[in-house]
Amino acid sequence: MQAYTSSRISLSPHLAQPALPATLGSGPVQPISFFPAGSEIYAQGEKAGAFYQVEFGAVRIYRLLADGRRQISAFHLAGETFGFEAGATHHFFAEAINATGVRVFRLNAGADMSHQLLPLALKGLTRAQEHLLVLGRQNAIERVAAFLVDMVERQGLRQVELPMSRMDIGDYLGLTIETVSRVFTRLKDKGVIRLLNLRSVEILKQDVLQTMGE
Amino acid sequence: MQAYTSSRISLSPHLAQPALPATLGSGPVQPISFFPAGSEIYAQGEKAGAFYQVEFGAVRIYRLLADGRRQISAFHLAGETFGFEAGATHHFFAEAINATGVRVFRLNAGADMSHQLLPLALKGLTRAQEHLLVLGRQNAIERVAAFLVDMVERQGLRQVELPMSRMDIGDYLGLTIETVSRVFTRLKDKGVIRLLNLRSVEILKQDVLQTMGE
DNA sequence: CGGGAAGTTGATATAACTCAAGGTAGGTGG
DNA sequence: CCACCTACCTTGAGTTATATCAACTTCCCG
Repeated sequence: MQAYTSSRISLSPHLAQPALPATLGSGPVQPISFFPAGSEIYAQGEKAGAFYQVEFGAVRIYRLLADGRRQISAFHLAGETFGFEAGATHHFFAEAINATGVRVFRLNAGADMSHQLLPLALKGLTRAQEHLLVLGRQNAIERVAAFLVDMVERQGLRQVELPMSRMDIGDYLGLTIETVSRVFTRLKDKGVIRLLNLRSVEILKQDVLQTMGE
Repeated sequence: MQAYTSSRISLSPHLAQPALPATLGSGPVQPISFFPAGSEIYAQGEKAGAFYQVEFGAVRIYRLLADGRRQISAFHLAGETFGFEAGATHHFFAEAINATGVRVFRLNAGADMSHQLLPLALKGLTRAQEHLLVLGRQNAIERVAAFLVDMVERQGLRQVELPMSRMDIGDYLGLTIETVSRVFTRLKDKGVIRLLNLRSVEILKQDVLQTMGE
């Protein structure tokens, strides 16, 4: 994990997400570690023992099969936390999708942070289980719809920024990039979304999307 | 949640799984609630506020889509715990697969159980994320192999008891019952497994299964 | 022993994948 | 500042794994 650590990088002024609960922010303020696009934050098998809060940018959490197939289990945007795991080692990889700043909170052996971490773990658990429904039982258009609705809800705007590539979206939804691309085109032709550019989608009919995604 | 509560039902003598950490077993012993096959333990939307330990039998946790499609996110066997959730209401259904006994631990507002619950939540999170890889990126035979390997590891025996139907297995793996059935046949023909009866599988080549399942 | 649910097997349909070619856009260096 | 270059994305044609529909079989359980 090679990070460019700096406590002097200025905070992104357009942090959309709420800050951590006050209890986590107390004490000395954590410095921000900077990760360039595509760089690794931690790897499967590495020693765990910290958790992370995204200050700006975006992070993907994933696993690999022996032959290179990849499943992204989660994306984390500004304001969100990740990295706490069962046991002493990481079961997943975490990578910066693009230039990303992260606050690292080390779990020192003494302090008991379970009270703060439990709600975060439970929220992650619910998220993962809801994602299971999408991957197990929904078709391509429903998967993309569910993904877009999720992004709208997390960003709180009708114009959604997608920090990740089509490949990332495919690996998150269990689809190929071609299928993701075709579904975007179909949604565009139906007038449900508008593609401002490759990484920016305007949601025109959120109700339709919502219905598709469940 | 209509349970036949009884503190007098004798514990199943063949509990394969380890008991809860001592800290959870301290204090007055919880009575066992009995649920007949197919009965509901809790429903989506119900008030949460307890967690559950399986004493005997098996439980399925699932969600439904509007049109009835079902995704089982987890099975819980004797010794395992479930039911803790983010927020005040359940996001999932829990049902007894067959005659099942459960200890219910109510979370009284005063006591802070986060220390005990965090490891359980994290384990569940890891499990769910690993299941995401199976549903997102593995084919039918790999999914069934992963499922069987998981059952072998949880039961600790080469002869695996499957308390659930083919339908349950399908809804857990994101497959139809026909596909599950065909894969069982293929594995049988390859000499990887032997079907003692519908609910009992002998694992003949665990290494082969293991390799398939990842 | 009979009946019904659960499971298996077969034939066909289809959604998504694969392979391939072309297009677009963003970034770099001349 | 423009043109090129390369990544990324889109679109098309053909293939394939799994779903669907249907018939048959087996296993329990009463």
